[in-house]
Amino acid sequence: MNISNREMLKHFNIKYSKQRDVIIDILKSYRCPLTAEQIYDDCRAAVENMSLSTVYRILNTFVDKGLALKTNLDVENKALFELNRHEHKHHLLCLGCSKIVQISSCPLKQYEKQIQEEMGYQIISHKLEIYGYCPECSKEIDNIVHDEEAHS
Amino acid sequence: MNISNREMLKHFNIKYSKQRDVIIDILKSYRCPLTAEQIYDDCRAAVENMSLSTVYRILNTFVDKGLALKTNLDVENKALFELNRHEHKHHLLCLGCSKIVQISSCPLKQYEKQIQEEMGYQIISHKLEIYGYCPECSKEIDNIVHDEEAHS
DNA sequence: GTGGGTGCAAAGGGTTTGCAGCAAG
DNA sequence: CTTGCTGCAAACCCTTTGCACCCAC
Repeated sequence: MNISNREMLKHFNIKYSKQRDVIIDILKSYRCPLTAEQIYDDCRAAVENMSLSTVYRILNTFVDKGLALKTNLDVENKALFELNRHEHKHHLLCLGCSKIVQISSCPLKQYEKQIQEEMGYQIISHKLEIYGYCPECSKEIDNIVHDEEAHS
Repeated sequence: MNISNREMLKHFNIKYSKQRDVIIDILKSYRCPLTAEQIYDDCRAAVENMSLSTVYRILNTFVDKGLALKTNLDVENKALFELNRHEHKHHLLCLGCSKIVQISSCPLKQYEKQIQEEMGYQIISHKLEIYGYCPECSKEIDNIVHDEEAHS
């Protein structure tokens, strides 16, 4: 990502502002989707008096213009935002520590074709979330189980 | 589904009430997930003075006890509720008419195993939504396209 | 200078909660 | 009789909106 924020905004036909600049910086610096609140918190370190509604307005503009993506995951009832890196991907969510990880492999191309034929639908897209325990949390669970066995 | 609502409540360890009875009736009678509001509307036909908060409270109880399922789909920012019929399934959503259809086939067992091995995660569940146009809406879109061709 | 972006506060939509009264066992 | 469910209204959280002001071009 060597393009300047100004160029990026111009490319997506969005006017420049300091606030937009800062939000692009924040989105660039994270590898995972963020809530508006998290972005807002980071903003306030950079811009005095930045308002949460501005964050929402900017994020919505970015999503409309295709610069950012908005995701609603089942576990949180807040929207998550991230830079649109034009990758098809899915999310792997840890039920223990709530960590969200990207998965880039996708097993669904063939399945979409099948649904298309079976159901007569014209398939446009899909969304897949996978829930489980990350290696660290899996380990902790193992430890608890072993403790319980030792005490019984 | 030949079990009475009373038996069903007892089985899930939930006390009987007229309101709970009515909501089970409603959930039984629909084949697709419903919003609290839709359930509420149906309730009011059956119970005088039924309150929306009661609907939410009952639905949350049902979900906690395993009698019902709650789904948050990307398109609506409302929760959807349905009877827990103990089927593994996914949803196919029409981008034209917002119709939601169940799919019972699932292509992900093998994929989950793969993720488990590659990422070291212990996979518990997944959620898949497929977006597209139903046969009727696809047809309408075709018509519009043909109209445009005819006029050009 | 002008159009559009911003801060602030207030409103919006879905959902939850506190409390007094009521119903089920 | 007692427990806990209900109705109502108010609160809650996330998100959007109205308006006056200000900034980028």
